[in-house]
Amino acid sequence: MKVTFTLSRRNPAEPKLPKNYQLIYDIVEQSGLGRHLTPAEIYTKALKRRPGIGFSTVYRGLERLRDLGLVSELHVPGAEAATYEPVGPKHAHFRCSECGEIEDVPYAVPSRTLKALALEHGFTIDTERVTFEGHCADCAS
Amino acid sequence: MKVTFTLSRRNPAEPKLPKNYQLIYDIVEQSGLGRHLTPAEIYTKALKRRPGIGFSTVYRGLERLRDLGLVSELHVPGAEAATYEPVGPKHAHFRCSECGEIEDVPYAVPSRTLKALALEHGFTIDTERVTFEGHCADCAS
DNA sequence: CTGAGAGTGAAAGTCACTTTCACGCGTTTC
DNA sequence: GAAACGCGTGAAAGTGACTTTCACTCTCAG
Repeated sequence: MKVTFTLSRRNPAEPKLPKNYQLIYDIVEQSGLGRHLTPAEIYTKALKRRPGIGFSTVYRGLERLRDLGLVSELHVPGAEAATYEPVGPKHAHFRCSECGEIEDVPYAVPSRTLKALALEHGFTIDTERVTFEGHCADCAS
Repeated sequence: MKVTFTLSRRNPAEPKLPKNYQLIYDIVEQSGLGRHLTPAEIYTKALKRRPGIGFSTVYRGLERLRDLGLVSELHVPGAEAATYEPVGPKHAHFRCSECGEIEDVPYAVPSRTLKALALEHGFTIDTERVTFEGHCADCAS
């Protein structure tokens, strides 16, 4: 499946992303919302499209894309590695402690609450992370 | 400072915790609510009280205490190691991205919300984790 | 006392991730 | 076009948290 890159359209001020980084971005985007890929999985997919690509390039690419805000990095306790997903609306994550599957959950701390907490404690909040753990529908049965 | 162990009072059915595990429990308890110790820090403190104690014993002890629900384990993205704190009321954590300091924040997802999410998605929620990141009062100035 | 099982410490292993470094490729500058 | 430059690249070694292994020791019920 051939996919045209939409990077320059998204951010015209940043037209030149190295092609390997575009490839990585492409892979994460194609995974779709709700999918969570580890660097190893992304590397495997990248290898198929560009044989010879190095592991370090994938790590570097993910780091860069994360800093640019083009992909989201997700650390979940219990999962052995970080996972990456396309950027999307703020949401929480649910991890099944039995099968390890990670699911998106539509929940975010109310911004009013965030403001109140920040004010009360004197800090500024840049990001919020909400993770639930339990048993998914499949494993519960 | 000599401290009497309160273990057996807390859980009379589990009167026999190995003394090294009691030591570790003691250290975490004494750190107080709001403190967050890494295994390395706990090991250092343990060494002073019981020279010769091994690293693996500390890890094993923390694991055991965590499973028994006597201490809380906390993984924070960005922090290099896990941290441990005494059990206490549910709360969220704030981590300063500049100095790495971790602070307790009195916030919990409303239980009604939890129930609603669980029902809607068909999973059961055992634990919830909320982490904020930003700049603490000291670093912001 | 005695034997089984739990606890212990040292050391080696594992694994995600980071760093280093020499090379290459494209871009810019005469 | 040719030389100079710099970012991107891949291989490989390094790092550090945690885990596993294993032989030894301690504890305690019988």
